[in-house]
Amino acid sequence: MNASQPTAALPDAPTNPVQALLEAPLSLRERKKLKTRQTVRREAYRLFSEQGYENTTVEQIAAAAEVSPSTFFRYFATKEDLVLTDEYDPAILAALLERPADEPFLQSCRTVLIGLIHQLLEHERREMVTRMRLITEVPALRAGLSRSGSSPHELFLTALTRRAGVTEPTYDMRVTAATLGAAATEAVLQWAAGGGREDIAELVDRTYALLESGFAGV
Amino acid sequence: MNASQPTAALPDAPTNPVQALLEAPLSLRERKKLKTRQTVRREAYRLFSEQGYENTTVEQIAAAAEVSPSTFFRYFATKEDLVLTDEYDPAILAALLERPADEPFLQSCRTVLIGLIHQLLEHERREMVTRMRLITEVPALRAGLSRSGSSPHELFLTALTRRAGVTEPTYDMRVTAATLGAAATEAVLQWAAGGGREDIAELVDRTYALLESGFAGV
DNA sequence: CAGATTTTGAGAGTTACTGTCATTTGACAG
DNA sequence: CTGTCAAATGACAGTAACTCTCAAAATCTG
Repeated sequence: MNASQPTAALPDAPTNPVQALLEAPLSLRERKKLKTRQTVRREAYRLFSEQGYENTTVEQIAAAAEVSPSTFFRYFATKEDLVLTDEYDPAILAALLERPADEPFLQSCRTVLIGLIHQLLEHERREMVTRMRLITEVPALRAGLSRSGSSPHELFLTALTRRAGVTEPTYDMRVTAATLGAAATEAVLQWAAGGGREDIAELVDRTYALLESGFAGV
Repeated sequence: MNASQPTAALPDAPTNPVQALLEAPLSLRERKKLKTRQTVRREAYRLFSEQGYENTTVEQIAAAAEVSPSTFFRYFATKEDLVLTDEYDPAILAALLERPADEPFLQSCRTVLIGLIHQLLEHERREMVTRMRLITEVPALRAGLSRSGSSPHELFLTALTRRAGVTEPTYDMRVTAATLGAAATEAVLQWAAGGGREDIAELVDRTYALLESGFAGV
C-alpha cells in the first residue's frame, strides 16, 4: 500500500498483529537494516530536540547515524517521512479486517484504535509522545500529516474497500474514510498536546461519540 | 489567518461577500498586482496542461508571465500554493458568520457551501474544474491539500471559534472543523473528478446527510 | 516636482531530493 | 572455507524549490 515503506511482510498469521511486529522474526540481514533504521531515527530525534526540526539537515542526521545521505533516503523517502510514518499500518489494517463485516465501521475504528494504541503505548510511549509533539509543533510536519500512506485516511479507505469485497471504493466510503481519519488524527494530536497524560481511550470514545451523534450540540 | 495569502481586506460590508471580491474596489497600484497575479496563474495553468505539473519549473512559469522568479515567490509562497490557494476564504468566513448562531454548524456549512460554490461557478467554472482536476491528479498537490490556510479545515475552525465568541477552540470544535472540512474537500474532489458535471448541491447535500446520520449504513 | 514607500529584478546561497556507478557486505551452494 | 550472486552502501554529480540581500524602478503623497 505504501511504496515508501518497506514493511517486512508478516510471515504467518499471529494472534496479535502488533505483537508480531515487535517480536521480529529476525533474519540476519534484516537485523542490521532494522538497527540502522532505529539508529537514524534516534539520532534524528536527538538532533531535532537540540536544534529544532528545520535547523537540522539530512546531512547532519546521516553523519550522526554514521551512514551516507544516500542511505538516509533509502530508508526514508523524505525528511518528513522520518517523523510521519511508522510500521504499524499493516497491523492496524489487519485488525480492522478482523472485525465482523456487518459492524458499523465507526464502531470498528473505535475498537481497533483504542486497542492498538494501548499496546503501542506499553512499548514506545516515550517515543510516541515525542513524535506527536513534533508533529503538532512543526508546521511542515503538521501539513504533511495527511500525506497519502501515512494517514489513517488511506488506511480506513483500504479497509472499507476490502471489507466490502470490491476493488473501487464508493463515494460514501471515501467520505467515511476521510472524516473518520480526520477525527482519529485530531484525537491523537489532542492526546499528544496534553503530553500523553490524557486517557486516550476516553478521548477516542468521546470523539467518535460526537460523530455518531451527527455533531449534536455543535 | 493565512499569512501567505495577501487577502485584500474588504473595505465595507457588502450585500454579498463573493460579489464584493469579484467587483474589485480597485486602487491604481492594486490593479497591477491583481493583473500580475492572474497572469502568473494563467501562464502556470497553461504550462501545466502542456507539460504536466512536475515537469514545469517555477523559472519557466516566471518567464512565461514575464516576471522574475523572485516576484513569483512574492505572489505565491510555494509552487503548490499557486494551485491550492484562492482568494475566497474571507468571503466564505463572512458568510458562515452571517448564519444564525444557534443553527447547527453542519447545517450552516451545507447552506454556505452550496450557495458560494454556485456563485463561483458562474464566474470561473472553467478555471475551477482545471484546478480541481490538477489537485486530484497530482499526488504532491493532493497531499498538500490540507495545508493550513488553504483548507476548509482552518476556515471552519475559525468560524466555529468566532461564532462561539471565544478565543481558543474547544476540542469538540476542532474535531468538528476537521471532519466537516475533510468532508467538504472530498465532495469538491468528487465533483471535479466528474469534470464538474455532477450537481454540486446534491453532492454536498448527500455528503452532509451521511455525516448527520452518524454514518448510518457504512 | 520631491521625497517616502512599495514593488521588482538580479544574483548568490542553501537544502532536499534524484540518478548513476563502483565497492562492499551478507546469503547461500558446493 | 571458497566462489558466486544479490542486496546494501557510499561517493558524486545534478536539479529545482526556495531564501536573503541589495540596488533600481515604479507608484503614492504632499
